[in-house]
Amino acid sequence: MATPPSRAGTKGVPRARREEQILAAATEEFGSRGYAAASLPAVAARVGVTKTLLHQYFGAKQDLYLACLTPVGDRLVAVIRAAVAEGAAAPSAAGPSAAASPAAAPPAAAGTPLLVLRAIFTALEGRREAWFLVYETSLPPDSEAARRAAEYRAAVNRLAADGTAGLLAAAGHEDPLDADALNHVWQGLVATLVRWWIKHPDQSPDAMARRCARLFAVAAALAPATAQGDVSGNLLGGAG
Amino acid sequence: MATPPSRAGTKGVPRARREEQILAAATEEFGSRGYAAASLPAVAARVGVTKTLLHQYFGAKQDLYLACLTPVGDRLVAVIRAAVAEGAAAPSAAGPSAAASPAAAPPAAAGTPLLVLRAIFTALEGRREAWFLVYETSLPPDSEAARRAAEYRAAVNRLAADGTAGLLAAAGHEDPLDADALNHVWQGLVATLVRWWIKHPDQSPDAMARRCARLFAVAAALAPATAQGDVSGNLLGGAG
DNA sequence: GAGAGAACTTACCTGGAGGTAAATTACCTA
DNA sequence: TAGGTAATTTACCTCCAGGTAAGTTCTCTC
Repeated sequence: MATPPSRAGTKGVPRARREEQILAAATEEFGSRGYAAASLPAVAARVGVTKTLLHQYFGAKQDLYLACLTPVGDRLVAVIRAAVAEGAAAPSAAGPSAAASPAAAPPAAAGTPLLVLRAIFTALEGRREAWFLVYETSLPPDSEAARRAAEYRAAVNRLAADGTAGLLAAAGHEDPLDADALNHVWQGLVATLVRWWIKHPDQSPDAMARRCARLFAVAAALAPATAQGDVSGNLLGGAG
Repeated sequence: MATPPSRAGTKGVPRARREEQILAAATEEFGSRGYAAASLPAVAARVGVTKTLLHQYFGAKQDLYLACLTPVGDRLVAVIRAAVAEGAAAPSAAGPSAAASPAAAPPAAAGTPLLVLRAIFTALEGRREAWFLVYETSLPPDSEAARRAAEYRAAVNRLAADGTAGLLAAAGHEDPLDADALNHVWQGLVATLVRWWIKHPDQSPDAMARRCARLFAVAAALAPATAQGDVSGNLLGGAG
């Protein structure tokens, strides 16, 4: 017992498996705490390993982040793209003749948002925090990770822009800032729903999708009463 | 020139004024970067002062955060409460007889959300990032700051819960999880709008409020077509 | 059963952030 | 014009995260 027994040496876990574990733990850590606040020692502790191993397998913190981001971003963009395509193929399965829809822009069907949400929830199941990797803002500005994240965001933006622009056009609005804001709101809504979902781990992707449909219906019941065209001026003017 | 001239000594700025400057800079830093990622040296640099001064005036990082949070939280809660009261006093100024509203819960009027948004934008003007101080999640768990932030959130929650619960009740839903989710979505929507607003500094609070009214109208035009009661099952089933 | 290579750690260095004690300078007043 | 006080800095400490070099142990094969 003169020499304190060193804990070094392999533990029988092959590299590929370890990398998966590390990626999973890091994705959760990055997604929940954000890039800046996430710490490699914490990730290592989750896996039951030393931070040195992370560096040997993935390089610097940025590189590990990129390794987490890539599969998630690819998956999400692909899945959203597919959902949008599906929505366009089957334009509003039930009740296509709504009240005020001049049908100016056929590409984005009415049911698409819910299809997209469902696709996102399904793709995210098991790694729900992963969504936030794409929308991380505290990445080192000149890093490859930041560039890739921006690319993914741009891709999602383009997909969403079609839908939101179509909506505005159908409603008779043309303000590009409105379009940008609506796009932003839509993506923020997704993030909010995912965040709620994380706080309710027992909810299945399907249950979430159904819940969203219900909430959409409630919003629909609310909206007509409150905001019709320029009624807004009336309501808002009341406060001086 | 043997002794390098020390830059110490007063600069003629009275303490009260300095404290205001520090509070403003810290609020912006905390709000935009988050508690964990925000750094005191960065705040000090903004003000043109040393971090030591921050410590002498406000104590530790947590204390400085609390000093930033308190006025903002008080203001926001008060302003939101007032807007809700105003909305309840004048239930839907124009068009009170909407389509499907059984008028079961009179407290929350239809125009209230926009009134609340307008109040928030107005209160936030000049310190837009301040909103996020209340919703910061990376605060040290056992700190006074975390406790106060949680209290503010709870207060806003209670105010919003009335409205969202009323909406769900009016729509015939009773699921408490739905209510919680809708509440969460509403507060997330506010955060998203504020974030968009920050990226567009030229937009006045009034312009934002009007924009929100327009977007609500668009959402209203969308929603009926996509989510009517249990049409959801149809739309969602399409993907398998 | 002895290398060889894969899996892993200990020990170390660096930098930056939080935080404190003591000194330094400018302003105000008697 | 001297001294007290307010405003501010310099110098320092500690801790922790990122990152690297070199070693240590296991396992697999010939």
